[in-house]
Amino acid sequence: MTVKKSEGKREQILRAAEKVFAEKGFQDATIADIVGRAKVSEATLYEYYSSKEDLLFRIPGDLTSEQKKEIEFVFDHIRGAANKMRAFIYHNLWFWQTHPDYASVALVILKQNRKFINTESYRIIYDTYQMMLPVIEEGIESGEFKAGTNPKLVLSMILSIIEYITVNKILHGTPENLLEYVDPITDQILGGIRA
Amino acid sequence: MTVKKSEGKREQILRAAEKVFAEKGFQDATIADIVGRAKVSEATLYEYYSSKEDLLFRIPGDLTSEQKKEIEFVFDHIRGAANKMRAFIYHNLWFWQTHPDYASVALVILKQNRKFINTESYRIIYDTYQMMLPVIEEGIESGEFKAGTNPKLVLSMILSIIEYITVNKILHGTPENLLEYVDPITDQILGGIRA
Amino acid sequence: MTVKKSEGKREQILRAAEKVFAEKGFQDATIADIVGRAKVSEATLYEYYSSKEDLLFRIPGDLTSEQKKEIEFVFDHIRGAANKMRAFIYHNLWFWQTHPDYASVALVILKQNRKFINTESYRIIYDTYQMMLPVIEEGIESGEFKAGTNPKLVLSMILSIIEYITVNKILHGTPENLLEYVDPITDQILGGIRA
Amino acid sequence: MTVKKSEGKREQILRAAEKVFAEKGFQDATIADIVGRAKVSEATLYEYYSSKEDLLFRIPGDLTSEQKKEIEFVFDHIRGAANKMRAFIYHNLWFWQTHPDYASVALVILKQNRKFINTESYRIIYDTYQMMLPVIEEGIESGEFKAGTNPKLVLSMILSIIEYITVNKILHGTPENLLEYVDPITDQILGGIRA
DNA sequence: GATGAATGAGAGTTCATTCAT
DNA sequence: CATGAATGAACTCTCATTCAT
Repeated sequence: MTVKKSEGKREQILRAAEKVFAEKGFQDATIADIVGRAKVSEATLYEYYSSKEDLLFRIPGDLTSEQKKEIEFVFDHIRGAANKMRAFIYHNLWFWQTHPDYASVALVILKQNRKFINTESYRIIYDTYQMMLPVIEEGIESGEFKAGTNPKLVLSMILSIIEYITVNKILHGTPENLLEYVDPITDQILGGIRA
Repeated sequence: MTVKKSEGKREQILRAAEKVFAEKGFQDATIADIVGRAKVSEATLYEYYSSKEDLLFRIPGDLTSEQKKEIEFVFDHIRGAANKMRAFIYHNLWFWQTHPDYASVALVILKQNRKFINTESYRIIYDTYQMMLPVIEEGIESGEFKAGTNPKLVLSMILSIIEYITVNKILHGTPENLLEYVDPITDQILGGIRA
Repeated sequence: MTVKKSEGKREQILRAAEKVFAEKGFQDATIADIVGRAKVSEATLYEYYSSKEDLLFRIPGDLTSEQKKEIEFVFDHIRGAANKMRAFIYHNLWFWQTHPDYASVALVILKQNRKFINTESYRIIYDTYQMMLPVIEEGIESGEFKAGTNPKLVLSMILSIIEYITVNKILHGTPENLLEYVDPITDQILGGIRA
Repeated sequence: MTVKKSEGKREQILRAAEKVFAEKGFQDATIADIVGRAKVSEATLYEYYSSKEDLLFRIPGDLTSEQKKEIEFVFDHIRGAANKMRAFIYHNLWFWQTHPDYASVALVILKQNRKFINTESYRIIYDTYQMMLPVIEEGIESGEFKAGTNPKLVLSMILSIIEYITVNKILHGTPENLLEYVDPITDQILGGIRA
């Protein structure tokens, strides 16, 4: 597997873009800002990325599949739907908390970009989230969760509250530790569905 | 009741802006787009609004205080914390569903505008949402809800799932009826807190 | 002699324009500024004056011929070229000092307007200044001034220093009394030409 | 000696701006006029200068300190206050005559720009002019000039007449040779102060 | 005579992108 | 492989002027 050009420089540009997009938003971030932070020339940036939007869409990169693998790993090693749900919530909050720039880009910028929905990255993220659905279904089958539970709605509620508190932290700059929410959220969700 | 200039034209411009902002986002929307839709000249737009951002911030306008009054009215005429919560969820989903352009502007554009947070409109919206807190607290006191319930978290979960499904509908253009979610959401939330 | 429209309003607009032009310069002054100060509508302004430039050129108005008459009167009642010169310098400094807005307009704005040179007002001002020339010539003939004195240069020096200190006062906002310069200037000029 | 970007182009733009400002004045000159004359694009102009006003303020550039050095050189090599004064007048008239566009910009546009007063260029010009003061004072002390001579007034008269005839030539486009005024002006000034 | 309302025409400025070296 | 330099295309906003009433 050969790679052209310097992968170091490619990564350097991507990390600079992530930072700048996170700080200023997509439109207010300029190519000049990004190359300034990446210490390369504007022309060089265009050697690696075909456009500003291309750069944006490549930010999720390998993180998405890594996250998918991690969730898969966790689900493989934990028993019980409720436990898996708690782990899922934990993992997501931990992930956003430890990747604040990426969180800004993913949850604020990419979230509302209609073109992003057609990218591979989006599909992987989507698939990752969908992995919760069979977990909930199995919980229902096993009797751990109430019959009548709507798995999609429960997943939506989990994802929405995770996003909500993450974005709130980003936008308002509060210093709170998101992991403190793991148990309250999990318990509240479970409270509504536990058999 | 005297009005300066043509209130009709003022409103016409505002509705055009709402539509265009909803379709393209704030940055991608141009003044040319807005005046094209409003059938006025660019200069005329600036007779009524001092800048593109001014136009954006005036979109919530009276809707916010109307919404607040409606929620107050509802809370005054309904007994029981759980019933009030269901009505709150209903009212909000109904409101976003019947004002889809405003929903786009409010939930996608204004949501992440740091300057908007300092406007009167934001304060009213914030106050409206906060009206749920005493309802939950009273529910706890009356024994209708479990002791140990965290009112703020419950409110966050309500607001987050409402936003989540509204924004999803907007961004993915799905034709679903948001009101179908009123009972599932309410029941799921209540399930976690009902005594 | 009939006049159309209200002469009061015409004058009101002109005085407002003089003030605004003096404060902001021609380009930075807006019609909105002027009608705001004059308490009339923009359309009304255009009933009286055909354009912003027309308004500017009409500011000198009757002041120029009044000034001419006053200089003529002074020259008729004073004997001696040196005395007339001192009176001329006095009168000009006094005039600019007592008409600071007009001074700004005339010496800063109109001075450098190539079109103004072709107006009647400019001709009257020019004629007024030229009235000093025969005075100097008579001074030479009568032996009061040195033979070989260049009347035009002397007049230029008089006018230039008057303008110079007037404009300096205007631009730098110094509170000095221009009349204190009458004797020093006159004596310095005379020193170079007195026989 | 390294230079960023093409100094040739930077100078080319500056000379075009000088010409256009001289011909039309600051406000009537457009960026389009300037780039048209400089044969570069508007965007290129903004690569070199941050704004139209920046461009204006950079026109004096090195000329001001060169002029100062030249006056210093002249004062160092000429003996006698009267001789120095004549040289000062000569040098200034020669300078404006040989730099007519700069004269327009400096004496008509920059002269009345309040912000320009706070620039380094203004300070240098001011200092250059102030160099005449000690010359006059020394003339008084040595007995070459009359006791009681007011150095500041004399300098004002020198500067004012130089400006006056220079600006008159610029605005009226007369073809006269300004150097013909050196002796008449010097003699007239000296006439009023020579002991 | 007076004006509220509307606008055409243009201004200065920005920035993602490209090309010659 | 890297980049300095250049720009086309757009943007928001301004304002003198006009017209219908």
